[in-house]
Amino acid sequence: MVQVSTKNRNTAQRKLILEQLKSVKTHPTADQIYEMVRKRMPGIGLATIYRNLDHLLENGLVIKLESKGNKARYDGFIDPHCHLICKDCGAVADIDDVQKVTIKSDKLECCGFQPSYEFLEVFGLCKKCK
Amino acid sequence: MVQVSTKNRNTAQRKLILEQLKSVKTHPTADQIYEMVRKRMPGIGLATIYRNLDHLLENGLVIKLESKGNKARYDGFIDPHCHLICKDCGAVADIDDVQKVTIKSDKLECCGFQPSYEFLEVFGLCKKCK
DNA sequence: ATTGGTGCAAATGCTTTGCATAAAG
DNA sequence: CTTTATGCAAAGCATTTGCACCAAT
Repeated sequence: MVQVSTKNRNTAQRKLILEQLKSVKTHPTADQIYEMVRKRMPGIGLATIYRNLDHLLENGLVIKLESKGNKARYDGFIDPHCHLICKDCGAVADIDDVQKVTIKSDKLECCGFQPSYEFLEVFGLCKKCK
Repeated sequence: MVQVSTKNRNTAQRKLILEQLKSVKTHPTADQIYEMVRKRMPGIGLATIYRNLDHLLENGLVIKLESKGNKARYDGFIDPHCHLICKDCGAVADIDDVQKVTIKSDKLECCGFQPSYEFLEVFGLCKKCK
């Protein structure tokens, strides 16, 4: 259930941030988004990037990946999908067939835990680093 | 393959930190470990906790959980196991039957990604928060 | 007119580092 | 003795916040 805030002003900054994030297939960090956006709106502040990413996150318009103690990464592609994150090089790959993803484990069922498959992050080694 | 450093001095601090971490079944943060250890060695510094946790991590004696942008948590139970982390309350549960855990997905195979099942972290909702 | 948003700079909070001293080998 | 480890304080770094001004509705 996506809760959309009523206090929502469509500022040029917010529109541009979302637009830029949606225009790339990578998973940029806040400061990478800052650099992207700065090219089109030089006066923008980094705090505005953070505040808007938070806002977009709350409204379900972006996904936030907070993995392994590094900088958070953002994803403008919000159809449920999983991420494969390489422990070595940090590369992030998408798995789009979420509905076909399952985790099998006895303990998982017996302790009544409900996994969020939609946003599963699997760490491991990518083809290059294997 | 666990690489054990040759430059390894068995200081009282290091022994105590590992001992305390192994004595609990929780997944304490660095400052929680600091508080635990301080009771037995009041003069110890927080930096020593961090340096030793890093050292122990490199030597494969502890596991580090760096989840969802919060403080890192440490685990003295190093037999391969997975973690179920509640998105709402932050509770961490262990799954011990790692060898029986599998993730099924077409994309996973076709892109040649090798998941690290041993340290898989699954986010979702625990029984209470469901 | 309101009130939410912006830019800036300062503050925060976790973690790391530099340095002089202490202790392990 | 040599080299790693410690404790302290200071620095780093990503992110958040306070505040005065600006702009969307």
